[in-house]
Amino acid sequence: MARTASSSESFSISDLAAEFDVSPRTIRFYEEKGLLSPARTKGNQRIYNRRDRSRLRLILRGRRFGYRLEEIADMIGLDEVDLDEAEQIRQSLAYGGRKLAEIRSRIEELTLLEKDLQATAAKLRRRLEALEKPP
Amino acid sequence: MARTASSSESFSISDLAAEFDVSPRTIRFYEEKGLLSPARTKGNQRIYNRRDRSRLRLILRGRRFGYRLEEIADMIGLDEVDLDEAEQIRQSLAYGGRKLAEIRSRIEELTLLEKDLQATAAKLRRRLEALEKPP
DNA sequence: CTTAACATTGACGTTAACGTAAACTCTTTC
DNA sequence: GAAAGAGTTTACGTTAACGTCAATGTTAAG
Repeated sequence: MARTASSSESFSISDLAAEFDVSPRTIRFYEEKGLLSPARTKGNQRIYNRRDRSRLRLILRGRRFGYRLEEIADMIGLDEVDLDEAEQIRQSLAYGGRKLAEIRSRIEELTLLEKDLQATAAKLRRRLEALEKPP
Repeated sequence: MARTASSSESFSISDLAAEFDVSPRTIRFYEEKGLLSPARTKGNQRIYNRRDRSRLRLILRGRRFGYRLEEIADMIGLDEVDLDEAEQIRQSLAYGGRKLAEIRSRIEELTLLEKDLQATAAKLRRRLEALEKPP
């Protein structure tokens, strides 16, 4: 509803808050932690572009899987700013590679969790049948 | 190392702590929250059987995906103890069904996260190449 | 039976990730 | 241009999920 002009290019904090169903405070908090750094208007208000927006999406996605913000920061390749750029990129690549492996193993584990729950459900259904048949 | 007799049947708290790489405190904490309820020895020490053990595994699995303990409790169908058993089972089944859907969508999301990271990695690699070729 | 290693309860401490409130400034709308 | 509605910073509060003693009891090994 805000920032009507160029609305496909830039977003206010409450635009993003509404879109991703988080509070503005949450978004500011991510900035405090160095995960976002949006531009500012003359009046010092935050304006987010599409890159900021997809970074936020990535952060929230990571969070949903129990990653801590610090890990997410590493994943998207922040800090290590004191290295030369090539070395910094190599570090990020290495980190990303490890995280990719981790994510794949998480997918496997989720599949196991799914099976656990299915087994539990099956047991419950059998128990329920047993309860309903006799009476 | 402990509980040498019948070691394939029962486990001490530190057995499980070692096996799953968590602290005994963590396991006791889960019990405080009603997620576990192991038997006790005459001397009041906890003894866990295989069911307790796999429940712990389920708890830890859920935790790894950012589920809160309370949600996990719901998933494995605790509380609602004041309902008759059939209704309790139906509730658990309903809850489990919702969780299953959620888990499947999480698997999809993880796949998206995986792609995000792969795209990031690809970008970084291109950047690295550009840095290494010219000089 | 004694000692070392392990366990128990209770209580207080810690950390991450925000929530909330206050005091103020922009921006938008009428 | 004046009020209403967003946004800003600062600072303190909150909650989940444990960590960390401390004081005391239990079990296994020699």
